[in-house]
Amino acid sequence: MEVRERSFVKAEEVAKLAGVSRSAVSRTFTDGASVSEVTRKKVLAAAEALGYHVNHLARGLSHERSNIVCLLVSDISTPYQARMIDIATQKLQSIGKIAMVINTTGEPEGVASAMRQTVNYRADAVIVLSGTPSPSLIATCLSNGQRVILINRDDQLSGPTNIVVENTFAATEAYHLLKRAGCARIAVVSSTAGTPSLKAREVAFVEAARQDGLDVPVMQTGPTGYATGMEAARRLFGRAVTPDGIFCVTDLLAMGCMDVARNEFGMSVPDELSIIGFDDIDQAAWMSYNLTTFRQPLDSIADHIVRLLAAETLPQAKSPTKSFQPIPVWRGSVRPRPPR
Amino acid sequence: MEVRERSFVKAEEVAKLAGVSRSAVSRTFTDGASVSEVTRKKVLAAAEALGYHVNHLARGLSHERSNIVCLLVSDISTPYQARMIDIATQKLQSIGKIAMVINTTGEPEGVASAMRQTVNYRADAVIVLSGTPSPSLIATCLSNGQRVILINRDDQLSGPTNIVVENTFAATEAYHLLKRAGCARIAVVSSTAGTPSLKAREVAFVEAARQDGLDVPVMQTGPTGYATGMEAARRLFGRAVTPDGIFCVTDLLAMGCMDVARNEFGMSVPDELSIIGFDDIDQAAWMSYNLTTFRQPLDSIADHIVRLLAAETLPQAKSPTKSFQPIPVWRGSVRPRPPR
DNA sequence: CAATGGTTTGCACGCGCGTGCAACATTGGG
DNA sequence: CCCAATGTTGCACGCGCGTGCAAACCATTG
Repeated sequence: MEVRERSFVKAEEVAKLAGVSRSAVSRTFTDGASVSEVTRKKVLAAAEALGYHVNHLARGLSHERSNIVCLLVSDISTPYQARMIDIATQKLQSIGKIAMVINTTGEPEGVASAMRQTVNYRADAVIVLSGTPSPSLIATCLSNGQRVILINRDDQLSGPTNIVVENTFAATEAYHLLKRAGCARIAVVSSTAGTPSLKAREVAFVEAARQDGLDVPVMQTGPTGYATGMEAARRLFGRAVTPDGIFCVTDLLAMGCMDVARNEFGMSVPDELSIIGFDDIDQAAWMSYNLTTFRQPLDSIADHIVRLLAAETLPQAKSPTKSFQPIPVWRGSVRPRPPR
Repeated sequence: MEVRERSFVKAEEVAKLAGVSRSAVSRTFTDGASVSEVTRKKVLAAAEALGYHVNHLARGLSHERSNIVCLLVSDISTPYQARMIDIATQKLQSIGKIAMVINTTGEPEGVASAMRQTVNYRADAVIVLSGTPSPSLIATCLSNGQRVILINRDDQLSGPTNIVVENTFAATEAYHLLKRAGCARIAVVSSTAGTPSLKAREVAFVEAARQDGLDVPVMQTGPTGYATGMEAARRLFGRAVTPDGIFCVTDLLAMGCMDVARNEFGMSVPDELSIIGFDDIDQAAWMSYNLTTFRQPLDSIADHIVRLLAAETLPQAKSPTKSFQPIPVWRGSVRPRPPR
């Protein structure tokens, strides 16, 4: 391969080497274009020799699709988010799209500037996994012909496509699970993050308990994570009456909670304490936790997204919000039967 | 904001609304261009009203920088990789770059096609976190003016920039740690993945033991992950003589190992068994594991990368490989003193 | 008022590519 | 041998934007 001086090879150079017009080169790399087999071979050979690669940026300039999809996400190192990105990137690639990941973590107004970036790069679609963009920003994206997909942002805006898991159903189910296990002193561990999805789980659980005539304390002492779960446990078990059943709105919270309950307060799970989490992250299946939880069907969700994006015409007429059923995963952190 | 019909706003429309030339609009959004304050205001107002956003794709077409950086990575949901992506995306954004994540997981020849995508999108740089691209592919990228940065791919190719942590040093250190703890029957748990970095840790540890006159068995029963660690422990503790010290080339392996040793074989850590991991993923600090391990200075690494990319002129004269020192993290999975 | 220097503006071109259109080559049938 | 039909090729234009260049404008000074 010829060594060139710090610059990408353009179609014109390939054309010159192959002894054809630039159009011929362009057509060779365009599906369904009319090129004879001989020139095609010549072009491919020349392209290979020069190390030519079609400039997708320039191609997207006239063609209305950039094949770029933006993922807006924060706390990427979180197991749940990481898994989401893993699946999303794979599925997107399988339909010829490519993922731009915009980390909305640190900076103030991170989501807003991220949304602007998506427009700057003419992304075909933007998938929001974290944060809540303002309606006006969403409107901008939509009016520019982008698809906007909100995942687990339960705000149910009418413009974009909403994808949610049925938190209310799952949280209600969780309550009855604990109740059937014979738990009498039940608590909820949530976070101060105020993510709509987590909030929904929290209030649904409390509501289910209330309807059952039980008043359930809610513990929220920090952001969504292991450390907050620890802190919650310390407060819960530092009281006079200690819980025998806990619903955590996130697996990470549950694990922090469980570790402190066991190691600092000598509780045994599930004999003295039943715990339920949410998300079914990898660690939930680890021996030390063996956590009963609810799995979000991320595969199905990703499949659905991909199907949405693959469809050329956007079916805006259809209901803009699609909901998925969380799958209960029975493990060992909930007592099988009530104690005698 | 005016509602438009599924298409991005272009500078010309802004110009018309603002009553200026398109150049004025362009200059308004270009740093260091000469525009009077009044036209600037007019343009900004019009842009705001129309929802105009500069097309970075078109901009990058003539300007030699696309500000796109590709991250090649597999197994994104792994804590280590996730953290790497988290930090990388943040730091890249802080210098005005944007990250394209290419998941090289599934598909055969994934790395090769990923490298090609990199060129297709005219990425300024490509950062390889997983897999080992062929030298010819790397050469293609380099000759196109892209920067290629290989992380922990210890192949030490001469073209691209190599970033490594000193695995040999750390593994040797790990051996002496176990030795000082009084461990006499030491084993290594590795994986069948054959990643250069992991292999380096493995052989360095074995070599350190050999020089100390100790023959150390190496267990590799599957890919790098928790389950493989479990399997390794089952085999190690199913033997007649069982280890009292284990070095795992990855935290995940260590955790699987520890869980099985404790729960299936009743070993107590660190009294009967000392374990050392590598990476210092979040979970290593969790109470259930409290794992002694080596932290990769991901922050420093990312800073270094960012500095490389920010420098306009690439200092190819300098040594193309930069190495970082892993930081020992002392926790509770290694016995503090040898038993009497 | 004229001359001068500095600032701002518009024009026009190029970035790399896809594609409509017309010219061209090829082939088969009459 | 001629004509039509089919297939292929090249030209030229446009995609949205940045920028060099020269014209136009403005303020300041002599």
